[in-house]
Amino acid sequence: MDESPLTAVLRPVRSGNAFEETVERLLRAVKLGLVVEKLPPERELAARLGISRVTLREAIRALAEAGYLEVRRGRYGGAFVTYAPPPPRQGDLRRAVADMGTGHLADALTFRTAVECGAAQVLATAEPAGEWRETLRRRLAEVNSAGPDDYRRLDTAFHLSIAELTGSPLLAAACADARLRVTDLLNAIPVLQRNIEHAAAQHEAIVAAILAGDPDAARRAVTEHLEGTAALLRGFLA
Amino acid sequence: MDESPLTAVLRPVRSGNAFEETVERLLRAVKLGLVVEKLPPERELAARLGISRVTLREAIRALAEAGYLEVRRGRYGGAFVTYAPPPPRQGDLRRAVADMGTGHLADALTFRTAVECGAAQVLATAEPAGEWRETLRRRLAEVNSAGPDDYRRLDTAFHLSIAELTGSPLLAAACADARLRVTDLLNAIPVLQRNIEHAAAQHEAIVAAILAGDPDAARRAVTEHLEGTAALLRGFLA
DNA sequence: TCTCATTGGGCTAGTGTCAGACCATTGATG
DNA sequence: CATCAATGGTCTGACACTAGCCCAATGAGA
Repeated sequence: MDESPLTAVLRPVRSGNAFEETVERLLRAVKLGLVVEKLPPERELAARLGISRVTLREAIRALAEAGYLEVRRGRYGGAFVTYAPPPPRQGDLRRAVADMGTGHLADALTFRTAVECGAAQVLATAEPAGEWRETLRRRLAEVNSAGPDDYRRLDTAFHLSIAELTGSPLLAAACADARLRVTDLLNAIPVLQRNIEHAAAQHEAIVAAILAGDPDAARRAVTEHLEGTAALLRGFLA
Repeated sequence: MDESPLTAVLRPVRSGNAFEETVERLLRAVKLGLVVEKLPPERELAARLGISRVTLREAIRALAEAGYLEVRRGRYGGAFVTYAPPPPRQGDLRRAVADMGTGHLADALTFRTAVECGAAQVLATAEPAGEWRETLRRRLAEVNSAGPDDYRRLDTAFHLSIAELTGSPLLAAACADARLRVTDLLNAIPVLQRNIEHAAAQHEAIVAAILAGDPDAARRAVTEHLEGTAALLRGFLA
């Protein structure tokens, strides 16, 4: 165990290759279902991602060749999503875990617990002003009324909304990052009706605690929920 | 308020210029007192930061010209820190806040609260195995026995230790990032003996809750502590 | 059927960054 | 005093990335 705070500061400055990083981002946005129909125009997307259009186009081309996107020219054209999450098969999870390495798995789960609990706690102590309470209720209703097909997508939206609604872009980015790191794992386990119902009750508890302004209860509810997911993962790995 | 989770995913891929980012990192490592005597050798440091030696050298040269470092050649040479935190003056804080913008200030404080609370909570539920309990106690003792000169440095080390000891590099990096974002602000307010004593009691409470394995108490203790800092900032701004 | 705003496709010149090799300097040590 | 390991200083060729520009295709609407 490294105990020096220096290592956390003198860590890599850049995530690496801009092209690969872009591919990763776009792929995960697609797999998360955050991009349903088509990507924003290249010029706008490049600006949002802080890269040049050339680099973005390379990434899009790679994803098109891999079958995730279909690019059409002309007005009303764009990069259309051609991807439906395949039904998870036996062995997918082990492969996903092997891809990321067990050390990183624990890291990602710990990180996710910390930032999502932090976000829920912050939101629970936020001023009730604004419309965030309505938004939160709406997202909860959406995920709770979702069928197995839409479930992952709306579940993601719900979780990320909690962070977004705190109004802190940094926190939202951290939660998005945490979620992205476990996406492949979640996609590799089947969505069972039983689990959906179980999760729905926990989502209710989270929202109730946040709306009641009880940060401790919110923290516990999120912890319990994420612990359930982690247990599910461990179960499929056992 | 932006409610779409997409914005958190389609955010900039790279923090920007590698050179500027490196300057920022090194400068903050110095200001935090994490680098006391001299920087690691260029070759090692470049590897750690994931950049080329050329880029690193440009950053070091910039900091040397700004008076933060003094570079000496030959064996036993290196980039030596020549910087003592100047006593804060009236107006420094306002300037620091103006530099970062008030929106970013709220963002940074929220982010810091979330991740540090998350880290404390995680550590409170961690297995008591290993030596992390001893390390935590040691860091607490160090910061509590610190004089005004060493206080900021050891306080930083204490806070970052909590995240480090969770064993999650991602979480440690997030906490380090959060701390870095408020460093300039903290350095701009004077260190009063009263505040040190007040903070010491809160540090004790945080450690006690963590060692007792009580995540709720740990969360509350960290919240209270950080809220105290935020209040101090607001006080100096009023 | 024609127009044209919007979008992807492609090019170029210039800059940032890298990897690796080699040189220059220093000072502890024999 | 001579050695030499460790460290900063410098150079070069290559590649990644960018900004900006113009072209090509498309299809909704006049």
